[in-house]
Amino acid sequence: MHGTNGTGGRLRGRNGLAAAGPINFGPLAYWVGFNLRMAQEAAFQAFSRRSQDIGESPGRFATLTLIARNPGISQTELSQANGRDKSSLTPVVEDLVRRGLIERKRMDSDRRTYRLNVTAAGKKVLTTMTRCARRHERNLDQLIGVRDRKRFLQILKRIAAEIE
Amino acid sequence: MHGTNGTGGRLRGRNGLAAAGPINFGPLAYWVGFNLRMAQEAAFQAFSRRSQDIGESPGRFATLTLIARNPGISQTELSQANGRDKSSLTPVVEDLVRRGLIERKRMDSDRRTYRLNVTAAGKKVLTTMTRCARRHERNLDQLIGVRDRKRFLQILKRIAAEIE
DNA sequence: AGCGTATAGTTTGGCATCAAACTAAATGCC
DNA sequence: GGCATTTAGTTTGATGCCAAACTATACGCT
Repeated sequence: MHGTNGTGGRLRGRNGLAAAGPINFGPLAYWVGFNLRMAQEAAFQAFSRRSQDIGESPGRFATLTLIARNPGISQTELSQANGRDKSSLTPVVEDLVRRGLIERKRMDSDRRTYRLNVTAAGKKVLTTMTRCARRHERNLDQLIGVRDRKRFLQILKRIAAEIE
Repeated sequence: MHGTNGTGGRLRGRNGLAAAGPINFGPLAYWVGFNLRMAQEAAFQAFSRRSQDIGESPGRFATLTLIARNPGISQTELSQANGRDKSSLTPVVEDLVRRGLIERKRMDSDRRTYRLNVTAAGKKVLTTMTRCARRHERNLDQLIGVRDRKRFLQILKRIAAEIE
């Protein structure tokens, strides 16, 4: 029963005040979904702070990397690779084009789709962003430990790919 | 170099079309932050679908559990335990009160803070929700494997708690 | 008691996201 | 060629979240 205390789960002073003591997480403590969310958001917050230092939005990072690694990628392919809806991508692409970090050309063979490419300026920004991300990753690595890192990543990928 | 092909990272047909082939994730493939996000969102989506079946919002779940396990908890304590800003909690609490799942009373000793408690109706809903969450967890467990589950959870908790 | 500071919760404004409706172009079928 | 269907991207509307400003209460210091 996770060590209850006869008051329904929480220490109380004699006037019925909830004690400031530790929270009882109940089943949340050992459920993966909850802890996955907490870890992801903590990591994201940490990365956000770092991103601010270089004046970039964390969301731009994966997007720019994927375009750089897959020259000529379309917006739909990109949104899928990035795990976001294609409609979310519209303003992001607009912003990146406006700032001259990527270029977008209509395809000749199919005039509905665009092909995205990183410009020279974009590559420069990406280098800075990558350095920043590497620092973040080193930080995470320390928490995980080299020993478990590979297995940990494998499990994450498995969840992302295979959950019903 | 992750097996590039001399065209900047991506296979192309003879007319410069980006091939429909697999995406090159570059460094994202082995970075924890990216995979953590992808896994979390996949898991959340899966849980969302399940939640719909029982007609509940996934966000209500942790909230209700925490109130049930910590009777008399304040909104600020709750928002911290749940990893959300206290302002996000206002509409959630309103909704839960409106639907009669929790009750909220001003504290006598400090008339700024509320004390939250789950009602009988709320406990009933929570039971249903918990069953639903358990099915979700069983699913995740299968992907992770009993062998690694404990270690995996530990790492998630460590990231949530200790990332600068 | 009185005043400045801290705290609990709400309000407001902005952002990222998704889903569904929409537009334009391509494809398939007759 | 013509019409229905599919596909790429955009627009629109709703949601959930955060951060900052705000209100009301409490606390601490003198």
